[in-house]
Amino acid sequence: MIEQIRSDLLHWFHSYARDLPWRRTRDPYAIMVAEVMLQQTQVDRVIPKYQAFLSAFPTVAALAAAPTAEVIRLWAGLGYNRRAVNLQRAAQVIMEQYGGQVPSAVADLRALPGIGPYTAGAIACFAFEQDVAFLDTNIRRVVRRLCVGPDDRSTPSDGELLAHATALIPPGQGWTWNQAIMELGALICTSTNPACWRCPLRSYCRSYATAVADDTALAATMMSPPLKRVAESRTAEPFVGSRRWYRGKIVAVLRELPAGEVLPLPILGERIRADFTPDHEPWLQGLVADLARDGLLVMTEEGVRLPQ
DNA sequence: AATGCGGGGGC
DNA sequence: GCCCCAGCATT
Repeated sequence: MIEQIRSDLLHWFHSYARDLPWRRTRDPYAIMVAEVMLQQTQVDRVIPKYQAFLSAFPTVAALAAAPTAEVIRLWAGLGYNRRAVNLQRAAQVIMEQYGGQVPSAVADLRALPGIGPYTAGAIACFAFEQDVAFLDTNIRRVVRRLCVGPDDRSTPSDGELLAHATALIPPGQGWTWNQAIMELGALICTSTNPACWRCPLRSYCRSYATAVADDTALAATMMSPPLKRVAESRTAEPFVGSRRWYRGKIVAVLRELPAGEVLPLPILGERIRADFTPDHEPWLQGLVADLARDGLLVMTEEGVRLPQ
């Protein structure tokens, strides 16, 4: 059974895999850059940024030595700007502690800033071809549906899912297997409206079997979407005007400045909101202080700028 | 366990 | 308008 699952998914992958730039390299640095960019950011949006970033900072040494302002500029459009700062800090740690060579041990990778359990496993597997299991949103969903059951009937722990994911890996083929299972989650076993009708694993899938047995609206969507929306109506926080939104605006404004230029706080205030008044200055101070704590800007006597 | 953190695209 | 996305760090 497990041999069939492995064989069928690997065959499917060889036929349908997308040609993604980070699948063409084993350069650990390039893989690390890709995996950090891909944290909570879609493949299509990462691809052009990935190329540009590697052109600007081709090696660990180049990234470690670059002005942080440049790194933050190259991160534009990816979101979660702290990732850019942490990635550069990771490069600096790699220079200092590992002679510029990205470490291959999961535990060493995990200790780098901005590298969590997913990214550490992904680098170990995709750069160093280790047979290690890890969970991203795709693998988590595929393994849950395949090995546990429908989305809305149980909530397995990551530990349980990781055990399944580990058992599935064909020995010696961790790289291809993990790429394949992620690809299945991205292209077929999607969060909503999975395309079970063209899934290579449907005959092994517990979730699919349950859906067939229950005769749920299989013809339409092949699987019902998760039901958890009902529980909470979510934060309902409108993004525009939120704290996150203004943080993004501030970094965007500073990115456009010539290198080294400092922006006085009142000017910054006017540029991020048209209705800015002196009454808003404490609010702006708070945002700026938090961004400084995150390493995304520097406060000086005259105002703020990107870190150099 | 819960929050904060960007921003674009899909429906 | 809400959900989703190759998560991580902090509390």
